[in-house]
Amino acid sequence: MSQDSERSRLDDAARAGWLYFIAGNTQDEIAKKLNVSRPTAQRLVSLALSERLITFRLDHPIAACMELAARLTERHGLAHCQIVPTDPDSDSSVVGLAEAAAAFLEQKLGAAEPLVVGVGTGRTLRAAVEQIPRMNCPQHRLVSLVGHISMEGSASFFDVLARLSDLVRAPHYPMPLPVVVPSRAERDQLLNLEPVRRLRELAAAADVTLVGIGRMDESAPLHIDGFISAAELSAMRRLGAAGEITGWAFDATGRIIEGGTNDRLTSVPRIVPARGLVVGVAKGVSKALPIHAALRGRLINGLVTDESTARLLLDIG
Amino acid sequence: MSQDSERSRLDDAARAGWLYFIAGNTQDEIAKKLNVSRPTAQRLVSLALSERLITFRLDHPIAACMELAARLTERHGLAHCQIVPTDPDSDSSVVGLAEAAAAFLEQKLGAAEPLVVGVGTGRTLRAAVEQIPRMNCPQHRLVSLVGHISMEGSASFFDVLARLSDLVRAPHYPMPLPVVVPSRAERDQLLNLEPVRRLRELAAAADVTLVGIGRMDESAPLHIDGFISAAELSAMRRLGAAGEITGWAFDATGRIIEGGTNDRLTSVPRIVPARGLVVGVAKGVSKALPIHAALRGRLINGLVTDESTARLLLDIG
DNA sequence: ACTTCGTTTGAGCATATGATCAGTGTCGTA
DNA sequence: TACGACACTGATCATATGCTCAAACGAAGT
Repeated sequence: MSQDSERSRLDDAARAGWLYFIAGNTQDEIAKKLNVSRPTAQRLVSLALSERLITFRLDHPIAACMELAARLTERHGLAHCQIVPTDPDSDSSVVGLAEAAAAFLEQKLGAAEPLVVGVGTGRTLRAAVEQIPRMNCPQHRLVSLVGHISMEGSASFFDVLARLSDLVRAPHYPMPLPVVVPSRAERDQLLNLEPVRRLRELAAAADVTLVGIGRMDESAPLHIDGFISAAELSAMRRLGAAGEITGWAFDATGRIIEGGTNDRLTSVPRIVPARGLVVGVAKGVSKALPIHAALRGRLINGLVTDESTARLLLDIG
Repeated sequence: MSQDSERSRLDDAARAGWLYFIAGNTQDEIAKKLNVSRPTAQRLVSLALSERLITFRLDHPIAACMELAARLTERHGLAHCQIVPTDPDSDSSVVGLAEAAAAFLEQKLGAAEPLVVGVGTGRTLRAAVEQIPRMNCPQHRLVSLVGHISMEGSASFFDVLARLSDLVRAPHYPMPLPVVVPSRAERDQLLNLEPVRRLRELAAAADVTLVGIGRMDESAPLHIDGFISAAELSAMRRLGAAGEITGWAFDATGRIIEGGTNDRLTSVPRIVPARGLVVGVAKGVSKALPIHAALRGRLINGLVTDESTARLLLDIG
């Protein structure tokens, strides 16, 4: 009996699901056709869904991206995750990604209530900022999380913050310091300067933070761009460095490394686990391990990447 | 440009569809995630549907039945169509069908406003009536469409009307006549009796009519049950008889045959095209042609059958 | 037979949805 | 450059949906 009633109930659920999703009937119509009350029709439709009698199939490349995003969100407890389709015709490191990151930031900046936005640096972020249309956002404050002066004193080519501020007309708080200074003492001295302290306070309270994720292998941007020497890079790698965010090197588990250049870094310290919305933007095979480490260590709670990188991240487990 | 915007719009539609149907987001949540207004999110979901980006699949035997029912309804302009799954473990002519017909009739009888219900005869209907639970429907009137007295004067074994009336406590109007009488004159004489005339008037105004559909081949129930002789059957077949409803023989196009036993039949005449809701109940390979003819001739505008028979009907075209 | 527990039901309501409409920006054209 | 046609947007509203709750029903155990 229970078997039978169970079965006929599922039959009805299937009918209801068919009528609702495929024939496009309203629940009232279904109720009349199946001779039940409207709420019961709703229960049947709902049952058809929960029993997987009816399933959805999305015939579009985006489907895979959404699926990957959902899995990454689930696995790493992300507050934001966007996967862009990998364009097989191009392997530029910014195709799609820049637009997506720009759209994300544009959306955030569109808010009326004032936000503090922390901004990292790097080629990817620079490309993203270029995709942002001109806006008028005087209510927000943009804070640099990393110095933009190289050891020799020249301004970094990738001055993301200044460009962004220019585009969206928001007040910005640059960090006119070298990324890495020669000694720990010197670093502590600089950090005690009142403007720097206020900037770090502001950054610590950032509502939204956008950062790139850097490799720490032989092509580490920190080294390529002249912020750290080859020797320093080697030292950090010996300490287990797997990647870096705003200069902060971390190991494969996402733990910020103690010692090495991290002791002489002027960048705003990362709060662990990430507070507010901290979105990493990166893609590519060589970035997969650094990204994964950052996710594991909860250095970031948001991610913008591409499909193939997302697959790698899930494969790494 | 149009290409690009078109494409990104479809991308968004796919995203919206994914979020809506697969992730179960509300349109408001989608709107926020895609950074569009709620109405636009609705448009995107709707677009995903109309562009067939998202499709539904029903993993249940019922799915095929619903599909077949929809096609038959469309093709023959039916007011009611129910297809029951064919149970491959059984080829009884009443499995499932009886329950479905019973459910249909039960639903109709559940109405508060008074109905006139015309009832045919036959094994299938008898089985259906047995599936109806006891009810209390004094507001409805049940009318027999066909005599239940055989030539020899004995009452038909399949007295569907009496049994139904007994079960649902509704007043009934039996037709205590032989189905076929020896001569046309005799028939006309019987039809002129006042009670018979009133019954026929009532039947003509029936809101719901439930009939079986009989074969006219060598195993015709009319002959098996002794209402017509082998010679009469042969004659009707020579006149093109493909099937019968309440004794009225019709050809393969559904046209009521003139002459033969039809001239000496006491059954209530069929209104063509069917008025009210006239539901035929039948299944089986040998019934497919008769059913199809009845549909073609619009002798019925409702059908209860099973899946395999429905397929045959559609194949016949 | 009666009671009690669990399940299911339908009424009502808060919310989500889909459609309409006026306003706005964009594109092509003169 | 100005104009008109068109498409798209977001405000607003009627409708559909999903959920809560109290009541009724049925099953199982005294």
